[in-house]
Amino acid sequence: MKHIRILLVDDHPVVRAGLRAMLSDFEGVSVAAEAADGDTALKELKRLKALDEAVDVVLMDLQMGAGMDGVTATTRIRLLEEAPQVLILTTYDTDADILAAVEAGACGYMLKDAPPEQIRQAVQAAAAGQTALAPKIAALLMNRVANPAAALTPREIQLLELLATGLSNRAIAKETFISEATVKTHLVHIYEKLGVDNRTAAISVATQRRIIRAPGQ
Amino acid sequence: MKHIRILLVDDHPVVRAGLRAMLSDFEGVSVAAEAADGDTALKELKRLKALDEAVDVVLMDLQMGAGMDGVTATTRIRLLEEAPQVLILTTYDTDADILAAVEAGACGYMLKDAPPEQIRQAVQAAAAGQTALAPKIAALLMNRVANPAAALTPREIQLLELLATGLSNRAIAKETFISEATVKTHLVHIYEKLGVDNRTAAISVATQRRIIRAPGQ
DNA sequence: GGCGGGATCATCCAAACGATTGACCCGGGA
DNA sequence: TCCCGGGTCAATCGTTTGGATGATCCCGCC
Repeated sequence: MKHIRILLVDDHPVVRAGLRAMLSDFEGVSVAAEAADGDTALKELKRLKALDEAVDVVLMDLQMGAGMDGVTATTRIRLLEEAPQVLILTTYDTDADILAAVEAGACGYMLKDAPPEQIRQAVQAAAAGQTALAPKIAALLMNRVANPAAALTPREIQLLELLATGLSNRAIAKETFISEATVKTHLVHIYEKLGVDNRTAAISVATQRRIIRAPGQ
Repeated sequence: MKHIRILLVDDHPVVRAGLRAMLSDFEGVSVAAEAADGDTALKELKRLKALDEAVDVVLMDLQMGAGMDGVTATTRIRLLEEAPQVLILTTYDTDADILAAVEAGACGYMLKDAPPEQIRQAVQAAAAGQTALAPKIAALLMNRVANPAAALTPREIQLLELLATGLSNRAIAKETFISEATVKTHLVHIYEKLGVDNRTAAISVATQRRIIRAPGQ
């Protein structure tokens, strides 16, 4: 079996050290380089390629403190010539994260609480160009496909975002140039789709499902 | 200098491996054991003590997937005979987390994105019984002392957190075993301190100022 | 051409919320 | 000792929100 060369991308030194230690225990795998953010990751990929030591798999965290975020980085990486596979390894298991990652061209999605053995398998699957999903993630995707009712319209998402900033119905109405009555109608639909019955709960669920960004972020 | 014995508590195998690798590079420090949750941590502490290999410092994550959470675990640990120092090492840097950890008896609070050297220093400070705060955290606390007007009480932060989960006043009252009237009183104070006039705005501002974590996170 | 879904608006009513005022208890510091 | 701040509770009142119902318009699709 071909030797697998890996690039680690995570903003936490601790996590990088952990992955390096973990991966070094596996046969046929080596960590070629590390990066703390997306920009550095791209530079490293180019540098290694120039040295004829191209990377096979990128292990990517989605949540990056500063610099380019994981989804953007994944997109950019997959646009490269002879792009390496990108395997997402993150803490969060929300729908929006996963969908965004898949859209960006990731070939797998694992959670950081996975046991080493699962991570090893995922890396090897990724290197072979196969998809690698954590069991939790697979279940979540199934559930989503089975229940598309929860899809909010763009307009509803827009109002939800304004809602999360703390605006009243009246203020939202002014902001969007519609009547307060219409705002209420939209809110009712939003509540139904999210399975809640008030605005704060809507914000909580929507944030959790990554339908909107966290308030004030 | 005395040799420092450490217990790692984190639900992510990756993070534990990282800390182990990182700490093994330091002189005078060794990882005595690991635990994935609070229960296991307590058992390990007792086991090691029985072997006369008592732990000096517990490195504790606050966010534990299952089992006893970090704050509870910290409380329990600090209640032990000849309790080890507890150093919090987590991803979150919000007031609520920090206050809870300090109340629980933690002697320090570090963030996972800290460079290895900082973690080393923190561990040694902790072992010496000194407090160890990440620069970010220290800044946050300074800001808090400098501007006490905006300082919410622990109780207020607690209600704010419940608020952010989408609970009604009545539900919050039940949850905290106080009357709805008192909940309202607290909310009025919270609104004054945050400079807002409704609950969603309070959540937005509180999230922005890192007084609470983003809803549903 | 009809049908459905999204967006718009309106009215009515009950419940929840926010503002105000006033009060009590307790613990710690001046 | 007294005072103050935090936490607790209550009553009132106006405003906001949420639920229910119904209606119009427009666009894409069968």
